[in-house]
Amino acid sequence: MDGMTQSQPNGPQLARLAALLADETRASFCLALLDGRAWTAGELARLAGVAASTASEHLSRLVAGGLLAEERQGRHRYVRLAGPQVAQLIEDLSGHAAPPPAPRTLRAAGAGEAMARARTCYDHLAGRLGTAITDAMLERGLLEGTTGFALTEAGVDWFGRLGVDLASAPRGRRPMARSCLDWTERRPHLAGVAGAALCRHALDAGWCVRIGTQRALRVSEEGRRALSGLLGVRTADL
Amino acid sequence: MDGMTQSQPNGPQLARLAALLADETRASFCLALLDGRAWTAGELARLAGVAASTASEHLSRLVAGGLLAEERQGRHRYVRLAGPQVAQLIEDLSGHAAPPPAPRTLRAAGAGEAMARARTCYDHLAGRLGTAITDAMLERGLLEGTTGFALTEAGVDWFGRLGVDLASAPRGRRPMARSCLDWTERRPHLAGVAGAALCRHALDAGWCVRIGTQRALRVSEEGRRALSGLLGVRTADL
DNA sequence: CCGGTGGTTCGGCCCCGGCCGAACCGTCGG
DNA sequence: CCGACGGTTCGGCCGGGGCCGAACCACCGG
Repeated sequence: MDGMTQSQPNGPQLARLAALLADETRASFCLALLDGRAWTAGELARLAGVAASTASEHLSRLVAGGLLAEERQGRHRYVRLAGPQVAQLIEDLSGHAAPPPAPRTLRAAGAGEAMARARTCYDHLAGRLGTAITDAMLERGLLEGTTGFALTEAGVDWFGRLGVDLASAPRGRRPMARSCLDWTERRPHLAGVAGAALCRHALDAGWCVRIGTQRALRVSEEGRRALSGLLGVRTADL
Repeated sequence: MDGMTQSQPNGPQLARLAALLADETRASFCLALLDGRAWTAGELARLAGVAASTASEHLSRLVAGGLLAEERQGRHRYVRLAGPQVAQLIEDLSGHAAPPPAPRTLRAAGAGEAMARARTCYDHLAGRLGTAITDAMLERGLLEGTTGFALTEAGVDWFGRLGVDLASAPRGRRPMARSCLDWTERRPHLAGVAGAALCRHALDAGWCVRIGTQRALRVSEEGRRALSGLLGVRTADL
C-alpha cells in the first residue's frame, strides 16, 4: 500500500496548467486575448502595467504551455489564443471565479455598460445581445434547452435561410452548439460552431460594428431590423 | 488613456481561482475527490505524501476558495467537492492538461487498466464503459450528438422505462445532458443530470459494483445482460 | 548609415507560499 | 481518568518565481 497511488490525470499536469493562469498578469493577458484578435507584446504589457521584459517572459511561458500561439512579423511579436478550446477553458474558469468588484471610475463604469450591452466572447456574441438572441432561439424552437443544448432541425434550417451552411462550416472536434456562461448576465449564451457562425454573419452583414479598440459592439439600425424580423428580439435597450 | 483598463472578469479573480489548483498537492486532492465521496484530511495527506499539517492548510484554502465543502464529525474532518460545478471545473481543466505519463510500476498499470475499463467520474460513468454507453445512446437516437449534446424525446422515454423520472430529478442550474471529456478514451461521455441518474441507477440496480477503495467499477453479470438488452452494448472487454 | 522603437536576455532583488516538526487541543475508547 | 489518535496552529526554513532596469539585438524609417 504505497501512499503515492496516483489519481490518473496526474496532479502535476493539472497543476502546471493551472499555474499558467494563476498569475494576475498572465490572467489579464488571457482575458484580453479573449477578444479573439492578435495583440502585440507591447500592447499587453501596457494593458497590464508591467515592464516589457516582464511581459515578454510571461508570453513565453504561455506559449510554451500551449495556451497561446505566436506569430512574428518584423519586429513585432503577435500573440493570440491557441484556439477555441483555450478560449473555452478561460471562459469556463472565469465563469466559476468570483464576480468582479464594482467599477471604480465613471469611465470604467461607462465602458462596462457598453460591454454588458453587446460584445464578442472570443468568436461568438455575448452580453445582453448574446443572451437575448439565445433566449429568442430557445423560445422559437431553433435551439433545444431543456434536455441539453443542441440546435434543432428548425435551427439548422434557420441558419440555412441566413445563407450559412453549418454542415460545411469548419469544425474539428468542436461542438456545433455549446452553452457558454455569460459573466455579465450570469446566464448562458450560444457558443460553439453555430455561435461563431452567427457572430461572423452579424459582423459581415453589418448587424454589429466594433466600438473602438475594445471588444464591445454597437448594434446598427440594420441589425435592429434584422433581429426584430428574424427572431423578434427587441433591441431598444441595446 | 490609463493603462489599467480592466477586462471585465477581473484578472485577479481568475488568478486567485487558478492559484487554488496550481499546486501539485492541492491538485492531487481535487483529483482524488473527483470520485464524489468525502475523504478525511488524513487520507488525503497520506495520498499526497505530505505531513498532516501541510494537508490541513491546503484544505483550509480550498474550502475558503469555495472548491471544497467540509463536514466535521467528531475528531474527523471530512471534505468533498462543493458540488457538480466544481467537479465539472476540475474535469474541464484536466481535459485540457497534458496527457499523463506512462505508469511506472506493474501495480499502477493494473490499477490504471481497471480504471480505464469502468469508473465513476464524480457522479456519472466513465472509462470504456461510459463511452460505450454514450456511443450506443447516440446510435439509437436517445442522445443527439451532431448538433450539440441533448437528450431526445426517445431518450427521455428510455429513462422513463428504466423507472427514472428525469423531470422530477433534482436540478438547479445544472444541465440535463452534458458532454464530459473522458481522459482515458479522449472521447466524450454523458454527464449532467441524466449522466448522474444513469450512474445512480446502475449502482442501485447492481449493474456495477465498486472495486475496493478506488473509483474503479466492475460490471456484474446482471449488468452485462441489462446493457446488452437495453442498448446492445457488448461488454466482453470490460 | 544612423537614430528610434519593439522585443529579448540577464542579473539581482524580494516576497510569497509550500514544507516540516513541535506543541497543542479535542475526541474517542478503555 | 488516561492514553491514543486525528487535526490544527505556529515558527522557521527555503526555493521558486515575479518584478525591474540595463544592456543588447533586430527591424524599420529617413
